[in-house]
Amino acid sequence: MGRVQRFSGMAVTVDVVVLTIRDDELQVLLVERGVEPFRGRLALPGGFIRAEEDAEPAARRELAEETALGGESLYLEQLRTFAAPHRDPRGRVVTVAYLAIAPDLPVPVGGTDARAARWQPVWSVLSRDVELAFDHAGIVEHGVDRARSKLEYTTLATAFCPEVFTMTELRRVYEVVWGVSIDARNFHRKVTNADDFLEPTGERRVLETGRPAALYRRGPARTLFPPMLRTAFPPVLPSDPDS
Amino acid sequence: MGRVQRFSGMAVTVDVVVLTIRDDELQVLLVERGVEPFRGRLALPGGFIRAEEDAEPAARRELAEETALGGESLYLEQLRTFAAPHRDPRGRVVTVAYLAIAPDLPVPVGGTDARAARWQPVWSVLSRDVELAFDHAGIVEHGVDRARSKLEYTTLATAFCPEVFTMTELRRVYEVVWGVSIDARNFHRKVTNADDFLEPTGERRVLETGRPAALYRRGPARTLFPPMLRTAFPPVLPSDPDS
DNA sequence: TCAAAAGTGTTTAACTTACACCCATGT
DNA sequence: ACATGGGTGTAAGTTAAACACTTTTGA
Repeated sequence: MGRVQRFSGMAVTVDVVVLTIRDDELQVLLVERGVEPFRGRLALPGGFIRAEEDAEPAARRELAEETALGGESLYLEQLRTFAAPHRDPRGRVVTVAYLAIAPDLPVPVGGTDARAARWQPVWSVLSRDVELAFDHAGIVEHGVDRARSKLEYTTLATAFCPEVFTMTELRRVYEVVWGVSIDARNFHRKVTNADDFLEPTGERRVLETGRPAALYRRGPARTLFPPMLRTAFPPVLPSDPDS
Repeated sequence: MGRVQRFSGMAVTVDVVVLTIRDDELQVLLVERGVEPFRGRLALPGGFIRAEEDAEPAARRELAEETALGGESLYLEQLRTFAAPHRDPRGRVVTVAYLAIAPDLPVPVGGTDARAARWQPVWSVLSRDVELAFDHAGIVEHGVDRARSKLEYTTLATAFCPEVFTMTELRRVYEVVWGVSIDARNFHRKVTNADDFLEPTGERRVLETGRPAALYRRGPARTLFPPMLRTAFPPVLPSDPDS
């Protein structure tokens, strides 16, 4: 019984689509490549899986190394594997893509590694205004699609929020990720009625103006029932400053 | 710039969870392993991805080779990648798992290959009454979960049906996969109201008894709106013959 | 004429939507 | 006082569940 590698030795990497909401926009975390191929081009954080390492720990390790983003609190799920034969010019590289969701961070994430990590609005990637290395633009598309559809049936939206958050912050997640406008009053009722979605902390947050907002924490539920269907909300049209 | 393989040469395989409904049970297609390790044990159909081959074509090829199941009509989607370091005793093998859905076939599928392919009720695998090779039991669990949840929001149910089918056949898919009982009359209205889910063929099928049933074909819709929520249906309790 | 399966209509309850209205804070 | 955002109440419209009832076949 010989070693397995003689059948089909391939390099296996992980790549992570980290999404967050910054400046009322859905943004993705990218790193500038320091080596060929695609040196200087933006790419998803990621790298090779080690010999004794499972894929998810590899994704967390690469994220921590390249972007100083981490902790068990970071939401991470497997997205899809990309295995097209020539997706990497160096040879046969199969990548296991992950989706991570992070709250808006107080400071811009900086890599401990030499490479600079930066947030980029997803529209600039999806429109191909910003060209990514390899097939990473397609991977970002998959990640955004996944996040958009998971908001409907799961409690994923809370992963975009810090540990405690207001109803409005949660609502903005849906509005920004879907590009829709949602009635704040009905939204409030809907999510407070959904079992175990949110836990009231009892605290309130006082803003510059207006009534203080109650603060909530994620509840134990992972699925959202009843679901929040996208189809129920009107899309926000891009505003025309000349009209 | 050296060859990529020196970073992390791993074997990459595909494994396919093929589900169908036979004898009013959800069943999975398994093959008996002809070689070590796990010789004689049941396993998912699958095998190594070739050097110039993408993952999905590899899944279709292995399925055709081992189970004589194929055609572009077969529903196939990527499920998840399993990459635990010691999931295969031969060494480092990463597998990309696929989910396929097949209609109940007129004849039992036989492999053109020497290995015998057979259908096995999924409960026997999920309960571990039947022990599979490698981590394949866990992969089957993932496949069944995926199929169950996709019935809710997509038109996947039609993939379990032949090209033309009756309303009752479609309803049985939901009942068997979810283990619930569904009111035939409300189901009929619900699916006929959903846009592009079904196309009436105009034909009718006469059974042994009862009114002839209208025949339908899959419509172009891939998502189901409004969704068919599992929570709306009462579970079927296992019947007790002594009561 | 009966049994069995297909399909329609109707009642009632639940939920959603839109929006009037009240609340609590800073200025 | 008033502007601003937070939150509740409610009426109208929509959808879905339960089930009575009709249709169409074979025996």
